[in-house]
Amino acid sequence: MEDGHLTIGGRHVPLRDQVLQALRVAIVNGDYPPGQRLTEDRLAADFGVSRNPVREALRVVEAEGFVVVLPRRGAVVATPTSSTIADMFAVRARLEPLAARQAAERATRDDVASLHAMLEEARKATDTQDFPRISRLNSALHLRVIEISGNRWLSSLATALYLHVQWVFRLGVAERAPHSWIEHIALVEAIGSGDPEEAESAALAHVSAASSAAHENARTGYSREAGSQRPHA
Amino acid sequence: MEDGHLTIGGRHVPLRDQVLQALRVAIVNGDYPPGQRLTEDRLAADFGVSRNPVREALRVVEAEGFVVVLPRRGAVVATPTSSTIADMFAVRARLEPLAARQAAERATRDDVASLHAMLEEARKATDTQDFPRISRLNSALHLRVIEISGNRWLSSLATALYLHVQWVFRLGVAERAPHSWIEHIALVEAIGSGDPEEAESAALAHVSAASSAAHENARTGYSREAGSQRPHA
DNA sequence: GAGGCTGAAACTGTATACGAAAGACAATGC
DNA sequence: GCATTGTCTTTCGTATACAGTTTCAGCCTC
Repeated sequence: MEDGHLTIGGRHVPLRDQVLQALRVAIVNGDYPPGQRLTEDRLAADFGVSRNPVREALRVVEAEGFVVVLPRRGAVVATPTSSTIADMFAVRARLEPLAARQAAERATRDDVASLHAMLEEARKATDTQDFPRISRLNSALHLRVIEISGNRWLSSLATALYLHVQWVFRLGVAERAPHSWIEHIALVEAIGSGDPEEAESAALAHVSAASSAAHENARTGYSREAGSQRPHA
Repeated sequence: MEDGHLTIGGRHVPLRDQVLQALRVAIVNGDYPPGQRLTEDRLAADFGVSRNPVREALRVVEAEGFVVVLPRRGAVVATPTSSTIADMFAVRARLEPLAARQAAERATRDDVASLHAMLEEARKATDTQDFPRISRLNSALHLRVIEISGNRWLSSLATALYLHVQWVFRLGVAERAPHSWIEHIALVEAIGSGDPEEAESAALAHVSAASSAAHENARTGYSREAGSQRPHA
C-alpha cells in the first residue's frame, strides 16, 4: 500500500498501462512471436481500445527492447539472437551480484521470511511440474531481492530485464528449474545471514549457470520458432 | 551512417522523437527544474506541436526516470536525491567496468583512434574552460566506449544513464573536469592496449571518483535549486 | 474570522478524424 | 516476356474533440 494512492480516483489504472502489461505478457508468452508485425489498429482491436493507448504502450516496449519500430512502417516483435542474449546475461551478471550484496546488507527479518516463502512455493510448483508458475516465481524472487536491495535504479531496470529473462527462458524451464532453485536456496541463505560477499558470489554463480542454459535454449529453441518471420531489414 | 536509413522518406524523424530529445535536454539543462510541473498543453505549446507527440515522449522520459507521473495529475520533473544518486553510481560502477572490458577485447585501431581524438578535443575544451562542451564530451566518450563494447543492452541503458550523470554533474563540472580527464586517459590507454583487466579497474576507479564528487555536488547544489518545488506527495 | 461547501476552470484520459507516406499490384509500353 | 509506371490500399503521423477528475478560489455559514 505504500505505493497506493489515497483517493479513489487515484487508484485508476490508465488504459495505456493495462495495454502495456498485456502487450508485454503477450510477447513474453510467445502469443506475438518474434518477427510478428504489430499494427496499431490490430492491437487496438485486440485489446478493445483506441489507438492512442496502444501507441503509448508501444513507445515503452520499444524502449524496453521488446519491439523494433521502423519509421512509417510500424512495430515488429524483436527477435532474440544469441548475441543479444549474451549481452543481456553479461549485464545481468554485473547487476545481480550488486542486488544480492545490497539486499544482504539491508534485509530485515520479514524480508528474509518472504524469500523463504517464495522458495517453498517454488518447491511445490516444481513437484507438480507447473512450469509457467515456476517461471513466474523465478522472476518474482529476483524482483523481490532487488526490491529488498532498495536500489531504485536496479528496480527500474529490473522489470524489463526479468521479462526478457523469462522470454528467452520459456522454452527451457523444464530442464533448468531444479538446478535453478538449488542455486536460489544458496542465494537466500546468504542474504538471510547478512553476508554480502557470500550473497554476491552466490548471485554470480547463479547467473553464470543460467547464462549457459539460456544459450542452449536459444540455439535449440528460437531458431525454430522465429523462423523466417524476421523483418526484412 | 551505419544507422541511417537509405531512403529519403526513411530519414523522417517523427515529432515524438524530436520532442523526446528536446524534453530530455531541457530537463538535464535545468530549463525545467526538479519539481516543475509539466502539463501536456504547455509542453505542446513550448514545442509547437499537438498533445499526442508530447504524451508519447512523456512515456519514455517517465520510463527513463526523468519525470514522475501521477495518475490524472500529470507529470512532474523528478528530484534527484542523494539516495537515488548513490543508487545510480552503484549501478554505473558495475556496468562501466563491463563496458571497458568488452571494449578492450573488441576495439579496432580506428575505435582507439576515435577515443584519442575525443581526449584531444576535451583537452582543448578544458583549456578554454568551455564547461558545457566538457560535459557533453564526457558523456560522448563513455557512450563511445559502450558502443565499442558492442553490447546492445549496455547501449540501450546508456542513453538514459549518461543523461542522468550529466544532470547531477552539471553544477560541479568546473572542479571535477581536470581529474576526470586524467582518469579518462588511463581508461583509453587500457582499452588501446587491449588489456581487459586494466580497462576494468581503470573504469572502476573513474566511477568511484566521480561518485564521490557527485555526492558533494548534490549536497551543495540541488538542495538549493530544487527548493520547495517538489510535488506535495 | 475560520472552516466547510460549491461551482468553475484546468488538466488528463480516451476516442475519432484526416492527411501523407510507403508498399502492393495491375496495367501499359517496349 | 520483362521492366516500368501509375493507382490503390494499408498504416502511420498528427491534430482535434469530448468526457471525467482534480484543484482551487470564492462564498456561505457558524
